[in-house]
Amino acid sequence: MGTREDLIEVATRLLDNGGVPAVTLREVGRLAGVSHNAPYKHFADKQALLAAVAARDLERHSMLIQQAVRRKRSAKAALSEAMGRYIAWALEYPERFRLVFGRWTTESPELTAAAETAQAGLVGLVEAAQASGALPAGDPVRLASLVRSVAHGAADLAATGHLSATGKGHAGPEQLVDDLLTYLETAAT
Amino acid sequence: MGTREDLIEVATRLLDNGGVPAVTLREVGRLAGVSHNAPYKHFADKQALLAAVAARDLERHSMLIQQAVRRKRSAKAALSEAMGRYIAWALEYPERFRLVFGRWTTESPELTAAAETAQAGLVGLVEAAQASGALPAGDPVRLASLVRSVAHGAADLAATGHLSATGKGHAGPEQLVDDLLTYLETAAT
DNA sequence: ACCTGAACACCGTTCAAGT
DNA sequence: ACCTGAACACCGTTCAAGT
Repeated sequence: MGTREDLIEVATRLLDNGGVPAVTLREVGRLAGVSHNAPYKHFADKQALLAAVAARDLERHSMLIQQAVRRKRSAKAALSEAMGRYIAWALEYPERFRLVFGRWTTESPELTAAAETAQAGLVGLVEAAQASGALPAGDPVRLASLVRSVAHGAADLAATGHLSATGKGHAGPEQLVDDLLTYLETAAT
Repeated sequence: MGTREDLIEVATRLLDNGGVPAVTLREVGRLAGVSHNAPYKHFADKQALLAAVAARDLERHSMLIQQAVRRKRSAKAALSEAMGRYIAWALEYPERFRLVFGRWTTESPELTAAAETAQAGLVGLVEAAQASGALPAGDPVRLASLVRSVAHGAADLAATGHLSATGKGHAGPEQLVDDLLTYLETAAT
């Protein structure tokens, strides 16, 4: 129905194959059944369309993570599950992941808002885990940044093939996050 | 002298401002004082030129890290210094960093080789730190992946402005790495 | 071996015009 | 309000030709 939604959907599909260079406004218009510059009636420029794609994907995955977290009983399991979903996102849709956490020259309010909401949710999980004794005391924001950095770094390195070099020491991103959580739990006691 | 070296140098300069989209072969040729398609005599295509830029930067920073590490006395200080340089690289030249650790469709042997050398050096630092009691026992490759994931994730998030820059809980990438090393040290005893 | 100029197919963006 | 077609300046890549 909405041409605007169609454009975002088509752009996301093109992004998944081929990456950002494959998202040409002409191809987006063509696949959406409009002229090659109809997108300019809905988005200021290509960057704005990509920002809409990124914001939409970030919101969607934040919701998926929140839903999965609610099903968990322990705070530690919830935190592990949240990071696991974060990593799965990066591995399944690496181009979207790289886009969302890429370098934005033009600021997108909806993208910033979605990122802040996701960050706040993670801090809440960390606070709950601290209260249950699964994480050491200390500034929860700082601890949340540490946990997310491991998840983000491991996911990014894995998605770009810079982590999974073969050999006996090979550990997947989820394992590395769980390693961290285990070390933190021993440090908490 | 060498046109090939000039092309790499010019491309790096263009990359630092404007990112990958600003690296056009026509502008590279123009700034290097050759025709707009002379680069094709030295590189198969644009991707190959970018791979040469990335490999060169990775080798250079690996050397810088190794030099800095040799000046340190304790294994823990060396490891912290290495990760600090890694982070400084990401923050000072974010476009090069994103390029080096980006998604490569075409494989570049020299880039792969440089990455493996850097990884091996990090594992060596981790083993030394384990021997000195600063890090817990266990597979050094896996532990190195954990340390590098924090450094990589924190650096990438900071370079892209996604690491909660404001607020009391604000912690820089270096702090997060040191937080991890401290937790690991307590877990080692 | 290295470089040039013309050419082709493409792309982002703008503009005047249409309903 | 939304869309179209033509147009402009650009870009990656190829090719025939030059030294």
